[in-house]
Amino acid sequence: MGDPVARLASDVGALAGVHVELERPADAAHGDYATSVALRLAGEWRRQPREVAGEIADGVRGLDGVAGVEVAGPGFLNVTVADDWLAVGVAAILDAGSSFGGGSARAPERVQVEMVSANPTGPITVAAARNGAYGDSVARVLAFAGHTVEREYYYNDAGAQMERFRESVAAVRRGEEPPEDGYHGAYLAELAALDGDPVPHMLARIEASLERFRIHFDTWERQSEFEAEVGEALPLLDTYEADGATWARTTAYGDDKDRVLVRSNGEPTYFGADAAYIRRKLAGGFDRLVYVLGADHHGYVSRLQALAEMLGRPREAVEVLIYQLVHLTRGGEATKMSKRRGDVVFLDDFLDEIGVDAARWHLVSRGHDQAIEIDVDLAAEKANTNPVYYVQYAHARIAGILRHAEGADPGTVLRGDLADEERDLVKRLLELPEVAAVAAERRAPHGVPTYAIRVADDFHRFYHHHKVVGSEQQAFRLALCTATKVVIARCLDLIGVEAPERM
RNA sequence: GCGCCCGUAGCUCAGUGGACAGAGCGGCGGACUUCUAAUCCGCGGGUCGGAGGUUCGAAUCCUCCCGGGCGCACCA
Repeated sequence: MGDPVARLASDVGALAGVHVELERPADAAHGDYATSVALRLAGEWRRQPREVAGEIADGVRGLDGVAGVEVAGPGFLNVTVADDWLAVGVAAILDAGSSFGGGSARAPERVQVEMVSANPTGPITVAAARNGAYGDSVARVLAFAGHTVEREYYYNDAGAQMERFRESVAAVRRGEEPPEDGYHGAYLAELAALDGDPVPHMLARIEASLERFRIHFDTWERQSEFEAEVGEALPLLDTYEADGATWARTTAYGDDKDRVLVRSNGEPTYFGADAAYIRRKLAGGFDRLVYVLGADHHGYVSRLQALAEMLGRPREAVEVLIYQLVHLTRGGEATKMSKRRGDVVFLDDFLDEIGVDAARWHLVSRGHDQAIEIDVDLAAEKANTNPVYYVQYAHARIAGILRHAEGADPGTVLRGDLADEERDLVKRLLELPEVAAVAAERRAPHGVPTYAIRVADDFHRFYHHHKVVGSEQQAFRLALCTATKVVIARCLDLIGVEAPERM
């Protein structure tokens, strides 16, 4: 088993007879790991918590690698592990290498993550970039947990908005101003200079921006293709005719009103295309369809899940991840964004300003339920104090140490006691499996950068206090550095940030 | 009116039942004959929006209230 902490927890759990989770106490006086299992068990067993804790403690004392056990406070069980146990933990990280902390999924699924999916009427904006930064990190975290993940971009290539877009480009080509309700902005002139339908050109540009942002899509799907399949999907759904239109009875599946699939003029609605789209995705063998949508789309959740149910799947087969919106300010003043007016901040400009690493870190390091505010004027300035550099610097420092060691062998046999800074760092590294598992289960990748800061913090402190190359503990410290490098590189990869060898 | 999300340090935010609530930034003061000072150490700073409730224990769960964001189309 590649997770020493999980193994210890399960050993303690076997003694207690229930599932046990170990946490790391904030106060060093409370040992290396602690559990409140006795407090929870006391009521069930109808006995005093401390008595229950004492009984479990007797068993824990005999476990391999446990150096001490204490019953504290109302009935906490505080466990101190031996230095050797920690050394074995470092060995476990080195053995697992880049797979350390992965594979937490109990039942691996085939998952499709559909994200960004902005209509190709203009370049990718910073607002859409949050969708991508979040969605791509969710995809990475799911893949690391053991799921098979595909990323898809679904775009509208027909309909009123797209016609307005095409007309705007056509107007510029004729040397006229785009229509009042059309699209404006410098990028229109660039598209007008190219031949043919501007939509494929716009898409190519969008793809290039997203690749630069380190998001790669496996598939690109067009809405018009599914509009043609609505007729095939209708018989599979719960529908009825009213006012000349075809409706889906979504209220029978948890929605607050029924939805039109085919308009009275015979044209399918956007929702109608969605139905055909979901049908094909589910038929294509996906166990789970993840949609990454902004908070302004939260009303869609129940209707999309209603479609899943009509198609004979559990509603959880369609999982909609809602993230709160990005608010842009300029010198403290809110700026309303509208692609049509051309009053937006494009991802490429943002990346020119602060770089891909700082941008990804900034957009994914807050909880997705939290609205983000970005002051465009301060963004570049703030980029210098972005914690991403703190974490990357730790990685580069380790690379420097390893270069300096010139290939000396690492080892996990100890020559003396571990220092506090070494113990703290090892325990921190051993948290990765839990951090990665939680990020995947909750679809909450922001826990990863938070954890990465802690790792860098513990490493920088260790570095400051202890010499690696030439020390008594050189072999172990080289192993510890290598393990730390593996963990930091993994964290950064999970959020699409590079791990530099030098800075 | 109905629905979803959010109110934690001066600012930006972690913390989805456990031991005195944390980090980064900003402020003040220290540390480079050294494997990278993009670092480290110290100081200051909080009625966890408010009121009830559940619990041995609540920032965390429930109810109500206040404040903010978003949404309620035969638009996409």
